[in-house]
Amino acid sequence: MASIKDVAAAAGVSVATVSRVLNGHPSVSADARARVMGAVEALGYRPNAVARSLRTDQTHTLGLVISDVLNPYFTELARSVEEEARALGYSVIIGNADERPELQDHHVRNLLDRRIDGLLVSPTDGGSPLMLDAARAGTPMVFVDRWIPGVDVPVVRADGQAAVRDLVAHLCRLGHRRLAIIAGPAATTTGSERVEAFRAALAEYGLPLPDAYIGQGDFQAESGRQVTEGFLDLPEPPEVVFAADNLMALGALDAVRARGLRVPDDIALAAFDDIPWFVHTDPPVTAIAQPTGELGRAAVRALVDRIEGRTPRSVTLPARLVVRRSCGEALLPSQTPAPPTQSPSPVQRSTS
Amino acid sequence: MASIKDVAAAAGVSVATVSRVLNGHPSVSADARARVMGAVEALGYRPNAVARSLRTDQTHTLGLVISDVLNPYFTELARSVEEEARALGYSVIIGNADERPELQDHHVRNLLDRRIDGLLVSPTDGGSPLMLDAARAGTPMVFVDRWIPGVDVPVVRADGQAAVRDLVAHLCRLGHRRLAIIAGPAATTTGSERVEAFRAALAEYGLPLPDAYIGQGDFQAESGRQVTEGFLDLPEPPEVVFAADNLMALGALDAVRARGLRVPDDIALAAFDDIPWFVHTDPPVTAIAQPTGELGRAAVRALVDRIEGRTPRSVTLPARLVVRRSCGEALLPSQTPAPPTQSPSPVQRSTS
DNA sequence: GGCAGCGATGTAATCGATTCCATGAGTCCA
DNA sequence: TGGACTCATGGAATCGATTACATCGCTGCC
Repeated sequence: MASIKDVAAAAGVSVATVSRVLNGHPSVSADARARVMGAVEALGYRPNAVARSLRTDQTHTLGLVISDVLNPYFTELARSVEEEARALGYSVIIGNADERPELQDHHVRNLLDRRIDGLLVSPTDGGSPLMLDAARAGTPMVFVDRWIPGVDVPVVRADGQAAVRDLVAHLCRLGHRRLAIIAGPAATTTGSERVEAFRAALAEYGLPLPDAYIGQGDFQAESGRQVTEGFLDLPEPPEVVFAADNLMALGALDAVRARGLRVPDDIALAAFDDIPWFVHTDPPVTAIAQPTGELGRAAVRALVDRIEGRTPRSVTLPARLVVRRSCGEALLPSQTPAPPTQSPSPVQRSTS
Repeated sequence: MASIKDVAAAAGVSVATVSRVLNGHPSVSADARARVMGAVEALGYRPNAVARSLRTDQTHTLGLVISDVLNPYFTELARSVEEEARALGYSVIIGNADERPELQDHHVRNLLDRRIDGLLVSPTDGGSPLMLDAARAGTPMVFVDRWIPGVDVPVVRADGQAAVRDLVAHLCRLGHRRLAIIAGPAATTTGSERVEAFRAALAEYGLPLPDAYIGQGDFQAESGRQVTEGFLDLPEPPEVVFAADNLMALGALDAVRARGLRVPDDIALAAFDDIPWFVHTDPPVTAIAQPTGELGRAAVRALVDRIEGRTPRSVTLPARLVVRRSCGEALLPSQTPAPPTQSPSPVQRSTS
């Protein structure tokens, strides 16, 4: 592959001049510029990004570590991240943690070794020392979707509290009283927050959330299946199962179907994270939709702000309830009931 | 960030010795080794992959350019690719082409600039000059899923011919006679091959494939919707729609539902590419399943063989029909009818 | 005892860029 | 005419590793 030296030789100038032409430095004669461009063209020269990065100490690359690529939510997030990054002149390297902390660390280490300019993470657990060290050492970092409390890193996420309250209102209106949840790992913020939001909303309606109705999942389909089977084996099974992500909802659907039961007649189902397939499942699934694309874009903007010396802002956007048929009689979205104590919260933006 | 010089200074040795310790070179004294390891630990030193790559001219990185991250098929492919690559000591950078040739070229150029060791591509079109040049220039390359004819690059893909024949047999047995297909872009091999396989299978059953029953899609959901609407507007609409990928099937489902029609009673539906959600759609969708994980792993092995100086082999694996309810009465998979002229083809492996 | 051979180590070149500094040519004005 | 200044350019240092080569001290054998 042709290097800058070959170009310099072909153009009859020094490598310094070639570099100046390539980087748009002003003081280069029109003649030299033309000869260099000609040589570049003739040789099909492309600058070696590795060498450039070594010298400038910048890679123009962002690392994105997500919890699970097979989850359409994260896939959509990754897509919007790449899109916004590209618009800002960065490329993105994705690491898939598969919800496994050691795999997450593997990718973080790999990305750090490659000297990426900044790191976007949706942490799989409550705090790998590696990540905390990196944050403390000054690696530009932004948490997206999930975060680790007590670390001074901007967070870009959706607030599902209002939407969960809307969901519970919807369920109550349909006459359901025994509501269960398939939770995510307690070590993740989304894992614990969604349970808390659910519990708080139930309390507003005077409903309990017994321990037996809190199933421990891991955000993967298989755990949704197992937890749901446990629910169905209970002497008094719940009337509704709320899955804290879309894959566990898929698992729940599997479990219900395997018993020959039907949704929503025998048991109702709702999920956190709306995805295109939920429109076409049997029945269409009522879900809480996050503004995924906007989340990804905001996270990139925050990270690039941090990298380029501006002050990054934490961003919280609201999620919203999308009512379909999986909890009972269909309601038009506009008929979504308002929660009893507060009106739906407006878009929230907070600065950290 | 600490560099090798800092480690050398802290350990009281030269950088050469540090490098030898780090690379497991045999002739280093136990004492020096211990002092270096101590310094590495104390400083939290990690070798700079950028500098290392510049010197050794290897990045231990594979580029993967896929057509669409939002398509679960490619997502699964990407996951298996990363997994196998990791097992072989490589990492993977994914570029998402979104079915747009210019975006594909952007990613190929970016990956080449980063001096990745090899490229795995599922081409969005029939031949970007950039990619052809790279192949000719000797960049290790392997095509996966889709390929470009006439280029000397190994291909790892699934052969759907037998499965398409099985599908047509299944449809005939159910009494369907007017079969239509939503094709992918003709510039892609999977786009044209699937139509040809379908046409050939229909011919075996003495059925025509009129032009009006060939809809031109682009592998995205929206095109599936539009093509299906066109089919439904026909004076004599087809009895079956076969979508050449899962996203166009989703769009077809949308179109059918929007008209208030039902699958399979009003119109039957089948798709190429099986995905977990097809089990839970209304109705469950009959699909042709590719051995996606195995495809990804085989592609990585071929590419790494090429990179490491061994001779890579092209691989073709069979796809298989998975019968569900979207075409009519449910059949058990074991009842899948055999095609009239040939028995189902065995696993095929060919060497290029 | 002397020399070959080997193990451990350091010096310095190298990869392909960017960029500081020096130099030389040309312009302008006193 | 000469000094100050600008502009275009090249030489060389630099980033952080790897590695060829040189060196030095030992051991062992003839």
